[in-house]
Amino acid sequence: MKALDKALTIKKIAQKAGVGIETIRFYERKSLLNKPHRTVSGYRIFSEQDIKRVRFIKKAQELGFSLAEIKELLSLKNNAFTARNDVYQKSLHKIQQIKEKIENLQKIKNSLEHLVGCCKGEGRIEECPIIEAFEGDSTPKGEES
Amino acid sequence: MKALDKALTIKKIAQKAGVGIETIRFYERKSLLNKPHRTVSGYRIFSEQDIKRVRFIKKAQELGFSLAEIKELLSLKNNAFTARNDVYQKSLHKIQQIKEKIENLQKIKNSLEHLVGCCKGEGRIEECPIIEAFEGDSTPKGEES
DNA sequence: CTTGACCTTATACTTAGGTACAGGGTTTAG
DNA sequence: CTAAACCCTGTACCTAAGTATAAGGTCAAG
Repeated sequence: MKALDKALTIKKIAQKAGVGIETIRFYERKSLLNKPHRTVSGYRIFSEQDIKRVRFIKKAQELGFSLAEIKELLSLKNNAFTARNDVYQKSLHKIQQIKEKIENLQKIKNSLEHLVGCCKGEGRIEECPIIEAFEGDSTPKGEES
Repeated sequence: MKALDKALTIKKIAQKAGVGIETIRFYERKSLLNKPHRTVSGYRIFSEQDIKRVRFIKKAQELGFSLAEIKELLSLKNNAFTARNDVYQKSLHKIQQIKEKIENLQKIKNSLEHLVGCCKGEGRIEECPIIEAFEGDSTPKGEES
């Protein structure tokens, strides 16, 4: 009766999702994962969806979303049945945020590519301003002392 | 002799960069900012470049870079004079990382836009899988029990 | 029927990135 | 010449996101 061989136990989901066992339990505590089914003896049993969810969390984290934000992202989907308009507004907002992230990454990328050009001897290094990537973005006023 | 009025003291740089005073001192401790000049009495005096640098740090953080990574990004520029080839390799690597971030953000954005489409009544919500944004990305093998 | 690899909870520790005092010195307006 | 508004160092504290450990229960193999 080796039922656990087929079941997605905590170690297996952790491996498949590329995280540690403790991380899975931690996500459950933080309600980033639904409470998993349990065997009679109390072992957690996960689903394939859970694997996807953990992978999503890790990816989103790499993109600068906090666990709180990721929870929100995930709840956009979960609440969709009941709160359509709310989801709509929140989604638009998230989309805007993401667009800005993409634009800013593009700026850093551009200045790095410029830097690489300089390294290949195509210009003076002093003119490779990674720092200036966001120039003019949020300058309040009265700069240039 | 109100010399400090013109000088960029810690409070002023913090305000201009949109962070707290303690954050500036913290960045200095962590060598993310160069050691600033000091007045005779020990007050820190910053430069316009320092403002840009702090803003850069904050933006890069929002994009999912850790302070350690940001330090690296910044040092790409700083070391450029002495270690051209190293900078070149590291920059290429960073560019690759950033490209991946952009692609992943694009995926999340696409699935959110899909979700929004669903909210406008253009489809079934069950078919709006934010979680599936990265489907097929890093699936090891032998999935689909 | 025990051994080892798994699982459980609960609690404590760690690291990153700040944030907040405490105790004291400096500057400048009144 | 004193009070408010700054600045200093040093230390302690905080939250997020894990990571580790202790003390014990379960399961499958030999």
